[in-house]
Amino acid sequence: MGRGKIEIKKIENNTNRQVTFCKRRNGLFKKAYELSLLCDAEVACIVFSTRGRVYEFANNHMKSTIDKYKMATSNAPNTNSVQEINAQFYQQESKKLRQQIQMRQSTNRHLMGDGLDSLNVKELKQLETRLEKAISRVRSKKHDMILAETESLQKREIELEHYNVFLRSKITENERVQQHAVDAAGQQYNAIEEYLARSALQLNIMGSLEDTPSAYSLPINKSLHLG
Amino acid sequence: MGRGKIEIKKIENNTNRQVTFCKRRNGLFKKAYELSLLCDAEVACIVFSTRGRVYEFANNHMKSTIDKYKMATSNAPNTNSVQEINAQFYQQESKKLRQQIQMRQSTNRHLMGDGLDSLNVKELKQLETRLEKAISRVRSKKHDMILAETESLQKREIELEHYNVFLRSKITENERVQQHAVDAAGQQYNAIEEYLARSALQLNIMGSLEDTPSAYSLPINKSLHLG
DNA sequence: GGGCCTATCTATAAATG
DNA sequence: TCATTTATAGATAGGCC
Repeated sequence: MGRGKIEIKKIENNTNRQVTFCKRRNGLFKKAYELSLLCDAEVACIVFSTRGRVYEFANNHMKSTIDKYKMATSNAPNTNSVQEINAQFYQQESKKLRQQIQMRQSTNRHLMGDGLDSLNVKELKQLETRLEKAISRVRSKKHDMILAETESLQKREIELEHYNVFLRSKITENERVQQHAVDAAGQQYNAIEEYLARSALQLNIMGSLEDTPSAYSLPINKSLHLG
Repeated sequence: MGRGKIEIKKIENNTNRQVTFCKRRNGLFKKAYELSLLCDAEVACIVFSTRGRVYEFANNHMKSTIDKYKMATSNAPNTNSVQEINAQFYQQESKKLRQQIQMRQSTNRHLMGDGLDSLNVKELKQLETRLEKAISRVRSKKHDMILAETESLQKREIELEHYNVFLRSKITENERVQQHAVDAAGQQYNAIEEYLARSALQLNIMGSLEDTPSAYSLPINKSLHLG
């Protein structure tokens, strides 16, 4: 049917193929519709184009027809979909997990000293023993940590004391050096004063004295970081 | 196409409908095949006859085409099957529950005095406080229960002592009654002996003495039940 | 504009009553 | 089977993103 006879093989011309696809698809769906109506049949067609677009016909709902098809073709128990199996699995999992939580919650409450009414004296004694054990561990751990912290603080204290001693010795030395410089300056001043009454030399000497302490600051900082 | 034009409506004649169904079904599948080949398309058709028999065409595998169709049409969220939604729901639920368990487990371990390395001194102090609180509650509860038990035992002790006193008084009375009886019997014996040397009268008197204590057993049992 | 899809027209092949 | 209806090849134009 058509202007000429065609061979049933893939149409290479893109445009032609596209047009034929559109026409024949409509033709197919029309035939499907007629079949369903004339013969009181349930018909469903699914068509994917080359580019993956989907077209469909179903005189009934596609989903129900597919389900019916699956029912009809699978007497085997694989009718259950992967999703259904998943749902069942996770549903059971949730149930178990909830039970676990219930148990843990109960234990937890007992360990927190709540909900004790359901326990008898023997169970209360066991719980007490457990809590004593726990508290002793916690205390031991706390003790260790505080001890470690104390030790660390003591170490730091000793370091700081050493540093203190060092600083004091530096100050003493500085004062000594400063005294020397002042003395020397005084002597120089007296000597030079007679020759250069308007000179600013004394200022330069004061500047060099101020720089001197910074030579010690580096080792001092290092010692602090170790502490 | 045929000897005459037909209206597209259900063919009422059973045989005609059957024949047309067969012909048009084959025609549909042929068209589907040609479409798939000519246009390089993926085509699937499902046909159910009135009597529920299934016929199908698929140039590819029917299952994969259906899956692909479901994938393609499930951009809309309502396409997800109930099972799929369930699966997702329970999957998330399980995940959450597992996290909860993880947390509770951690808390639990801490309350049991395990896994303390991750805690700092402050947290350890809090934990200690919690445990102290818990243990004091447990001890209080235990104390209450032991106290209640002790009270109950003391009550029972008192009851038993009372019962004891009662029993002793009964025994004393019994002995007295018995003595009287024996005395009476002795006196009677002596008196009657002289008149009826072969009489069995003394045996009847002994029997009435044996029945006497049972009159007291009822109130005794009642007192026990109250205790 | 350009790619992609569909509609229309007509002669003819194909389906089918 | 086969006369006749129907589908559709081929060409082209229109609509949409």
